[in-house]
Amino acid sequence: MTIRDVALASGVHVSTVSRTFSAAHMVNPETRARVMAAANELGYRPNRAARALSTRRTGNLGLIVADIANPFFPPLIKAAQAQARVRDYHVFIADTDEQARVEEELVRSMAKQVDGALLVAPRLSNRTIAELGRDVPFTVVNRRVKNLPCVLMDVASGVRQAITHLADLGHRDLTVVTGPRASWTGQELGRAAAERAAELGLGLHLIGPNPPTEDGGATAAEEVVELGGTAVLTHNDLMAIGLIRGLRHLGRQVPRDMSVIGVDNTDAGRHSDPSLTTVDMPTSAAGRTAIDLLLQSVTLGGTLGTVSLDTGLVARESTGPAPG
Amino acid sequence: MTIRDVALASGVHVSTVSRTFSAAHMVNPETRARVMAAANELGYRPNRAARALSTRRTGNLGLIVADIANPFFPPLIKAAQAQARVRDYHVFIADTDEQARVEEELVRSMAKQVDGALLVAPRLSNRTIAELGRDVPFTVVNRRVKNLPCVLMDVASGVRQAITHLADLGHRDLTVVTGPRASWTGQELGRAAAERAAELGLGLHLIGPNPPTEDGGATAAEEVVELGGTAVLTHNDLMAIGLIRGLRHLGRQVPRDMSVIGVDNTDAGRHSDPSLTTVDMPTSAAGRTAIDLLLQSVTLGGTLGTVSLDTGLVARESTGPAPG
DNA sequence: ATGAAAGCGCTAACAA
DNA sequence: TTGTTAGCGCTTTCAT
Repeated sequence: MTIRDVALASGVHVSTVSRTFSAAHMVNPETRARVMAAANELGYRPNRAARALSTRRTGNLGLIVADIANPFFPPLIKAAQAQARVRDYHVFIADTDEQARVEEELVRSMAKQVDGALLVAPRLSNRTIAELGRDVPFTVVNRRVKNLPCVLMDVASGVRQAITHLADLGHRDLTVVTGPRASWTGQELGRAAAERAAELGLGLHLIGPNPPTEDGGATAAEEVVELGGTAVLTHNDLMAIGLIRGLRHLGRQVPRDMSVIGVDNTDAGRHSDPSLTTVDMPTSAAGRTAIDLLLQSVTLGGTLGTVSLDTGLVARESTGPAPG
Repeated sequence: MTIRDVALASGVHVSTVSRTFSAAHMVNPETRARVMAAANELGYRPNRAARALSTRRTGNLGLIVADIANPFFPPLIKAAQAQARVRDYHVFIADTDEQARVEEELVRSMAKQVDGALLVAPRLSNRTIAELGRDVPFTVVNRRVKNLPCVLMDVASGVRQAITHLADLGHRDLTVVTGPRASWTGQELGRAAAERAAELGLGLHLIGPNPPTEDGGATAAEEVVELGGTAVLTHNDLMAIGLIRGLRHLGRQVPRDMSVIGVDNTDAGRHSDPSLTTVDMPTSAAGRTAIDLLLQSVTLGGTLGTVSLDTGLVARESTGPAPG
């Protein structure tokens, strides 16, 4: 079924058919009706690839993410996809397996096929991102890149609340278990924690980088104990859960001997035992907003600056009064 | 950067450039080297949309799923995406929000843009799927559709183990909390449970359909208690977790007063309190296999029958001896 | 082994 | 408002 078939069936020229689908207002209502009737009859649908060839707009977006199976991302992906659908865009989703090289290759191989791409928590350097950004409009989530629209989850606000929460509970000596070095969120987290700890006159140690996995958290348990603090903030919930497990193996109970706070507010943290005190990230909002920003920059051609979304603290069972 | 630029730069005709990229063996090694050099120099990449127009093969696949944020799906999506990448395919991912209509519309709107699509746990009727399958090669995951390649997770094997496990613990009266009516897995689950219960001479009640969510499980708690059984099998982990919460509100402890088994073996179940006994689904393998099947049917044009993957039981804390 | 030319399905000036 | 025509970037006969 092509535009020609519809043209034939409705007794008009192909360009008229084309117009009824891409600029309906430019065609006589009666003709339009006839064309639509024929199109429906034949089950015609415009071929987006062909359209892309002449318009240079594909109607597709790319969404590149470090790890689809990391429970932090699915709500974001879902929201982004839904928002894109509202605007009649299709979205390619690709998983980089946390590898910068894969990420770059993915962007390159998608570049020609999309009108823009969302880079979620990228592992690439800002320099590379800026460079690739000359080929494809980007929007970046969870990283600040100059001259690119960014959606930031302001982890700092939540982290400050977390540190305050710990101080209120009497903790004076904290440990931060960081994630991958390339993670912007991770850096922000470390920075905000250090700053707030200093303000409150608390001691603070950093451990890392570590893989952002449950095992990564478990492995850090030993060092956490050695450092002697009474409370820990980890890069994400998964690591917090792993850490709690690791601590248990070393004979430490949470929150009795040690308080633990995660980041992400995932299901796993909500259901774990003890349930996890965690920094809540506005992932769905971020996905939606990022698509909006991306489409604005695609259609309007400009860069729309940075949107920062607040984070909060969800206090549950994994934090308690400092021991002793 | 188009094929013309490369042709110009390397002093050959466009068709020769085309051949070096799509049928390298048809071009003189020396010429090929010259062309490749020029292409690399210019950073040329074939435009897949243009290629699609003449070859009628897009190099894209669709992956349609009921709910990206349902923790059951991300590992499957990840595996599918990775496998597609290995074969140099890009993947559109779309979320139907559990709605059959959305699913159909999504398939239709993608049809022209993909070489094939994966329907994961579809909510559409077999008839509609078969009908749509005439436009696009499909592979279906978690549903058996005649004449279409299917990847089934044989939930029956795991469910039989689950029922046996409960019987071994002394339970004689079971309840099954089902999910959405359109779910193939759900029907299989009900069937297998009933069959195995009959074999073992156990009583069995069905409750449903219910939304496959935590709240769906919580809501079912009251009816579960009324029915008077001592063990429950739910459609998925999320519902099991919700059910346990609901039971707790009604003053029932798990597993002391009631044993609960979920399905999916998700993170949430692993970390919940009590940790969940659950039927483990081979989701990653299913994703990988489904892509393989799909690509075979795309490239070879045939239907490759059905692959069934075994499921197992993971016994944890939410099941225990029957009370009394 | 390479070049020439037609065409994939659609859009976008330009004419009428 | 509608028809005409020339491509978009690539592949694929058919010649050479």
